[in-house]
Amino acid sequence: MSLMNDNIVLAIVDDHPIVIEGLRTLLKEEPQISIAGSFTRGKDFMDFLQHNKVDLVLLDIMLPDTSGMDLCRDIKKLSPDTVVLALSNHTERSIILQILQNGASGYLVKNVSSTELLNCLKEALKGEIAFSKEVKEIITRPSQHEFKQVPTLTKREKQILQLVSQGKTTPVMAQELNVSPLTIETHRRNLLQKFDVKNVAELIMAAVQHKMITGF
Amino acid sequence: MSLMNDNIVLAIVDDHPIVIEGLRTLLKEEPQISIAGSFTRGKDFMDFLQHNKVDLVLLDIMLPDTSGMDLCRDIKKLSPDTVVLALSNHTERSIILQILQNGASGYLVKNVSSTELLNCLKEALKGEIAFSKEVKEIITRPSQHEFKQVPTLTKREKQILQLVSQGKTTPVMAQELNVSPLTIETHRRNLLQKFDVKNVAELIMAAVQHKMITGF
DNA sequence: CCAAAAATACCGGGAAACCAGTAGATAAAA
DNA sequence: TTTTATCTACTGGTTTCCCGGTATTTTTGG
Repeated sequence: MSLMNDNIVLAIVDDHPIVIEGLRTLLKEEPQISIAGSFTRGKDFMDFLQHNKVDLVLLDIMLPDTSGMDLCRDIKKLSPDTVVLALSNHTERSIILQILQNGASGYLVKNVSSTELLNCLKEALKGEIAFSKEVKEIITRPSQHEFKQVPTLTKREKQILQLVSQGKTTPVMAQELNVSPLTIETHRRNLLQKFDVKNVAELIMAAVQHKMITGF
Repeated sequence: MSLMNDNIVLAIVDDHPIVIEGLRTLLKEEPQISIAGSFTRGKDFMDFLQHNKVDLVLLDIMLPDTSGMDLCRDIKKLSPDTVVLALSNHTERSIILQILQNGASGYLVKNVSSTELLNCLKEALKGEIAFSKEVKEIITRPSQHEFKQVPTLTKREKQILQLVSQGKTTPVMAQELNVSPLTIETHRRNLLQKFDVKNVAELIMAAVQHKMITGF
């Protein structure tokens, strides 16, 4: 886990060049941290990670290409010892828990102060879970409907969900995806089951609430 | 307007220290630009502006204390010659137009590259309207659902919509409201018609997008 | 008061969604 | 390699949704 290493290799994945620049500047002050690279696309980082050792990643969970959630999982799969710190502006409890579920070691909202950022980095490297102040409050204040955790969907299911939200009917989807309508029906059934709902109306609502469909 | 001035006084208003740091670093390279200050709260900047001349403000329109919209208007009222460049992650057309309405000279999404940022700064100082690449596309391509205005629903229809979003079926709603299921069907039909959609999935999505059902 | 809007209700019919159970093929993980 | 997860596909059936009309009663607003 490179706990006691005095030299920590860090990477930044964020599609905002300004944020990257800011992080670089702030972290440059810390001699024990060396920045291996910064990436605006998830795929680029994964390529990098294939050939390089990275101790800690600052990961924006809202990226253009991949979902940050999936990327986080991919990172931990490829390199389990790499500590992932999620960086985002979202303050929904479900999102925070979801990213933790996917292997992140902490969650920072982007309005952290520089000192807060460094503290969290240190905590995360010690193996602890690190939250910025605001996030801690969100975590400790649970809300009603968040008891049932966010269901994990397969690739195909996500795809079907998206199409359903676009008003596509089963036969239409079957044609588009070149599979039997009966197959689509099965996926639909599984979606309803996983979300614990009875029909599309509830399904869409649940998906929207968990931000699993964008809407735009 | 300080068009031809070789020394441009710039200020940054953003509640993300990281972003501020990034902007500072990027702009430090430009000798003709001097950064008068950076502020995480709108009020602080207004106090500063009272006693100092500022040529250009980079303004995050999502601030904790004031709405960026209001702040922009306040800035232009107090110091009409100060050029305001909005900085945000929102990509909704309506938001962009709104901030321009309030006196901003341009709009940048935060994922601008450093060169793009500098170009926009220069354009804005020349008195032009400056947009980052992504924003230009949004402006020129008005999106579908913004054409058709938000449908006006009757009391009953709102009620039905709410119930539908809760997964209630026609017979269930009929019982709850003590009317014939056929009546409910008619209301449903009218809802689909008003929203110009084919089925519940689309209906819910449209309603969510127009914020006509809360979700929570 | 009277016209417009809204809420109510009906018919018939076709399409789609939902339910319960089963199961082969393949791909990924242990 | 064996297990597990995922994607695929089927049978057979019930329920609900969606579409095309039409039409009466209340409510509401000018």
